[in-house]
Amino acid sequence: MPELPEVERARSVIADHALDREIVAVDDSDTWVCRPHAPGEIAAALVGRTIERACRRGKSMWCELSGDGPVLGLHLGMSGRIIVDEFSGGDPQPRSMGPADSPWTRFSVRFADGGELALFDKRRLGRVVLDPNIDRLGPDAMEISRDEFRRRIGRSHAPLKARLLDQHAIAGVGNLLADQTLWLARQAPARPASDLADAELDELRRVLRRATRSAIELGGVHTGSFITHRTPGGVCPRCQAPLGRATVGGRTTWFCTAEQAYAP
DNA sequence: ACCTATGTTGATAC
DNA sequence: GGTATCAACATAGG
Repeated sequence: MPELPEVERARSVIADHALDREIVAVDDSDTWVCRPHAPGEIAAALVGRTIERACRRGKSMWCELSGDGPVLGLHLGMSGRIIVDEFSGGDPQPRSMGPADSPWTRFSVRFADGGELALFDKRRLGRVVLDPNIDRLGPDAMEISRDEFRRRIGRSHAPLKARLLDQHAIAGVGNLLADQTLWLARQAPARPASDLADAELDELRRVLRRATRSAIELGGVHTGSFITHRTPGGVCPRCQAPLGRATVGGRTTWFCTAEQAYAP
């Protein structure tokens, strides 16, 4: 669910609404979402401080806090969303209950003014952790340079889509954004990444940035022009050829059988 | 009822 | 080392 665009919107919700508010209480009692921390550990690091900055790389977020101490890492997993007071960002599912009284609130921070920041996450695949290790992530998909894109994507024999999904290679691309991007670029998902010429890699990067920016503006990866056609019986919105479905990089993959054909 | 599917990540095995 | 597979979680739908 949340890919780079949704996470960016969640980050901006924090940056726009949660900064410089004193933290007076923290519920970190979900030991699965907050692993490996014991209950109270995250609370002890946060109470009395304020969030000074909200940052993001790929699908990982972190909040820099006032004073000396750890940063607060947040990851939305597959179904998480961030709620600050009445504002929210992340997974696009509607919220039926307020964060405090919902059984799906997995972590929450109470501010001195009575407001609240919460992680709402039905599947509990999100994470809250102090000092998250983001060094293993590749460059952010919106920040990666042309040369680095050529190197990190184009030097693997793995299927092109698997390479785009590898967060160590490039951070932020999920299953839907990958399908949207490969369709826009008319590239076959299963084609070995190393088969692409530099000019094709450059074009792929350009298309990826455009698709990502569009998804941020429109509200999420589900707004991609190709995504609504990813369904049995769907046809390519450009050429009307039937869509194909396959598993690439372990993920369900849809593609135009005419424009994204690939025969090994 | 039971089985499958799901937008992520990580640990593990080859 | 790179790549593929499965498990972790919980819900929705056929």
